[in-house]
Amino acid sequence: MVNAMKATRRNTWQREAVKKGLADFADSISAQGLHTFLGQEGVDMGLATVYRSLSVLVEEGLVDAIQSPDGEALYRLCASGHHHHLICRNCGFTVEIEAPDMEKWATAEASKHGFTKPEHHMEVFALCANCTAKTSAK
Amino acid sequence: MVNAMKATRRNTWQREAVKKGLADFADSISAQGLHTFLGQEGVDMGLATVYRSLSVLVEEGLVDAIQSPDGEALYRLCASGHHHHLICRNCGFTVEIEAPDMEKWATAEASKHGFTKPEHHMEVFALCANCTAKTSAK
DNA sequence: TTTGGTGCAAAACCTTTGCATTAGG
DNA sequence: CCTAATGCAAAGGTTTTGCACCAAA
Repeated sequence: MVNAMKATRRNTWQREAVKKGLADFADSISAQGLHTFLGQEGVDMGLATVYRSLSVLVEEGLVDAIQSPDGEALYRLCASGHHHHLICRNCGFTVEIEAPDMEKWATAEASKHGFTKPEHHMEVFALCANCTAKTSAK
Repeated sequence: MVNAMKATRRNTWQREAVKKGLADFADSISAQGLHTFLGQEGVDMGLATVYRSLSVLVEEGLVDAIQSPDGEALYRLCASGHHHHLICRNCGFTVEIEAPDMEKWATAEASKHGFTKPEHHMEVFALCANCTAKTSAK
């Protein structure tokens, strides 16, 4: 038996704070961003702990992590329905969009290649109307 | 007139080496990995130049960049058409998959919200057949 | 009491940048 | 010539880690 006894996970207010922070933010946010956000809400905890809590939450399947194009990890509670984001690559303005067939498609593609437990992370980066106007006037 | 004359792009053996390296490797590889790989093939060039060359190639649309789950950027020659990746989250085994409607969908969704120049980054992470077997036997 | 968790700061990592030098056109 | 591109090393930004102390069970 390789399985040594699994260490018991303790509940700390810090980990709760991270969960609550994510819930309050209700959108993808970076670890550092979340740390700052919590600070503004009066929750004072170490940055390392935010990282560690997020790892735990991801491991437990309560939080979803994606990589932004510039290499930061973004986290968000992966509870409510799976939606995707349309993000302005210039000003950051974000809109939620739906991809009804994506789920089915990902699952189909995955099993076609013998993969199981598919999970898709997708973001559409574009220029919002505002920034399109500004930018085209280059 | 903001538009100064566009600087001419010069051809250097370094940039060619990067292209050839990617072709030889024929799979996603990180910038650092590519630098090492080139070194082993006797091509000696600066790491910074590898990064710079990759940026240029991505900008020119010859190379595709994706973000690995652990925060590195992975590059590969983007042969023809826009494809996506199905990546085993355990062993890293990757398969190319196609999403014929994705392009249309992203564009439609974007313009529906007034966004322009959409670019979608999407990855499907799952467990390959091999790792599914191993993991389920936990 | 036991031993996960935390905070802090240092370290590890990938990537970008400043600057003098080289070399493409 | 002119100046883009390179190489090197230093700097930047995110994430991880070592260690002493604290607190959940």
